[in-house]
Amino acid sequence: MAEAAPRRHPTLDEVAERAGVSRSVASRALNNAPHVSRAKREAVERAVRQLGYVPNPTARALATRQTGAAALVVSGEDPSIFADPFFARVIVGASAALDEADLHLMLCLAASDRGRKRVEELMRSRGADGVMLMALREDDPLTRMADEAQMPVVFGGRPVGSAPRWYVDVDNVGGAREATEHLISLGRRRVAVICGRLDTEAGRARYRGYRDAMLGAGLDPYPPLEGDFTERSGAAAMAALLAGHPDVDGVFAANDNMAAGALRTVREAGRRVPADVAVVGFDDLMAAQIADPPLTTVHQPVEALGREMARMLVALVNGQDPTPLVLPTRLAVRASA
Amino acid sequence: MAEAAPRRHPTLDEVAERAGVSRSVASRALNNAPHVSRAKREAVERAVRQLGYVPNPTARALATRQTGAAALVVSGEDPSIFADPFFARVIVGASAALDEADLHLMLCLAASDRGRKRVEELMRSRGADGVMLMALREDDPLTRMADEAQMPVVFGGRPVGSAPRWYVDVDNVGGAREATEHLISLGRRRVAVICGRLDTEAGRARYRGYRDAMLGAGLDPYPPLEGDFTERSGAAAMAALLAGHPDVDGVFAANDNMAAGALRTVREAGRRVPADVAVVGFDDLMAAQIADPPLTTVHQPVEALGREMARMLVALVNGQDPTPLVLPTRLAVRASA
DNA sequence: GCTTCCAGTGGGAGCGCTCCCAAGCACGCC
DNA sequence: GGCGTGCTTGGGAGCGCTCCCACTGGAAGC
Repeated sequence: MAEAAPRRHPTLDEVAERAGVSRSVASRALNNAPHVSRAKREAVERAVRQLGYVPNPTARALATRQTGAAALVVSGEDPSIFADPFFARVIVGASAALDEADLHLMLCLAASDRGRKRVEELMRSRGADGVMLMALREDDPLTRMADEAQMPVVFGGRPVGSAPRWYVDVDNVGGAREATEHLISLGRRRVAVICGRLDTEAGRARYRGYRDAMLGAGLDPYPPLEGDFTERSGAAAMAALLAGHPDVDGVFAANDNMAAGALRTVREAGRRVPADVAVVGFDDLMAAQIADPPLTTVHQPVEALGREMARMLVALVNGQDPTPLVLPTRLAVRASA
Repeated sequence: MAEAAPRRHPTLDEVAERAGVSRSVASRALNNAPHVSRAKREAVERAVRQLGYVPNPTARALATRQTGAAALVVSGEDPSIFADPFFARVIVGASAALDEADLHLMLCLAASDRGRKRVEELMRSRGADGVMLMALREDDPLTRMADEAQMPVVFGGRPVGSAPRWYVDVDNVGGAREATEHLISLGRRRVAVICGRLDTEAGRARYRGYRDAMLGAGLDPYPPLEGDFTERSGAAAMAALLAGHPDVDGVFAANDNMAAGALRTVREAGRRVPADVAVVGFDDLMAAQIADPPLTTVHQPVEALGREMARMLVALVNGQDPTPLVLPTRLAVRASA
């Protein structure tokens, strides 16, 4: 039984011809649509197999006006912030959820002007069925583009200031509050804070949480000491802190990288963690476990964030109207506090 | 001057009509093709602006038989291996290079059978213009799919055993050799190795490099002690090593995560790094700098790997025939050795 | 003055699929 | 026995773009 020669690219018409049916019937059979007799359905399946037919997604997209792809856009001047494992985990979650809906994942790193222009084009041209937007800053041009997008947009984390129609976020305020309360419950009274960038909503919200906890315990919050989420900036901030407030006995850092930097500075200054200074971070990515001592930190459900963004987007693409989501955090207590 | 009402989605025909030209001319003007008079070109540009026209990429794709997208496929049972910052850096590099060629990046995490099936469909259906394949294991089903792909395929790292027609790799053997030689040059004579998974080419090649260096120096190589590239497996391997060979004075670990694990075990066993045991890693990602002490490690140009893969793919898509590439590594000497 | 040439132009045929619709046909019902 | 009724079926019109090709007229060549 000679299989048909693997011709370059059979079309649906050829399948139909071979199966002895019309293109319409072949199409219906392929899509498991009703109104196809058992016999013809099987004939089509046979022809598909013999010809090694694979539908052309582009043609299908043109006809259905659905691309079968969703885009994840990560904003940020410096593309290397993307190297943060945070995004990798988001992607893992989003990818899994999109797989379930048979959507492909397009990844756009909107770093340069060129990159942003391409994202804008994508959003205006229906080059995808929907977009997930992350890491927007204050006055990020992507915010405007999102308004004019010709497709559903889901935000990952709220942009500074405004809450968009659809978003998935992590409870930054609650997490920061819990972290700070943990330090206080350990008997620390001079608990300082190393903030993330205050032009991001996450940076602001985490400072708010810290502040709430301090005020709630009748303590004086320290003024925001701003880092940029890197290990280096955390180390620098900690050095400034030790210089200005030598009696500090607790530090809440707005992410693990900065906490790791703080750890290093404390160590180099000859003080012990947690005996002299207790440190709590935020994220609970790999860095927290590698750190010495292992970092007590606010665990945020990063893969879930990606997954829920994707699910929300799928819902929107299917014409539903999901509600925004704020995912809970929880404190992972380790040695540093 | 009333801007045209922002209709839902103007087509090229409407642009042509408004500009008073035929669709052909409008198309040519849009694509900067020749044979368009200056006047008509400007008329088209004006119409585009007034209508807010954006070309439909799907229609264009159907007509040109080019999707305008390239896929990066990452193989691996456990999707969380993708959380390794390694891939993030590859993506940064690839994304930048694809941007230059105006290609979009599709990301496929081929973890489940379902995911692999989707990748196969993508490759057989011309759902992308080309594919970059990474992290293949021995007998990885993706290898076969790649053979049958209807589009160019570039490998990132060679698959076990065979060298494909087009690939970009890092000089794993040379890097591992250099790392080991560094340890030997420090006077270490009992230099052990913690390998990566030996069902990956990188794992094997790095062991080969270690072995070469040892033999070259007239030393007995240790048998391969296999880890799986995780911090935990590195710690466990180091524990086994200390138990079986208490006199070991140098360790080459096939990646930084495992080296970090080894560091932890050595520290917990009350020995000093590098005084008692010197450790060298491989990768030079973030972990190497956070480690305590900072890790001497083989720096591999990860972003360049992604960039070169993408460039090679672009060349292939453009009908050229590029040659495989092996990128050099260099030793980053820090405190651990 | 008459070819020759070519930039400029628009008509029209696809690209490969979906989906609406009218037609065909075997039932079963009154 | 006439006439719905409902399942199958295939024709054909798109989806929005590219690109081949035939046609025009004015500049250049002899």
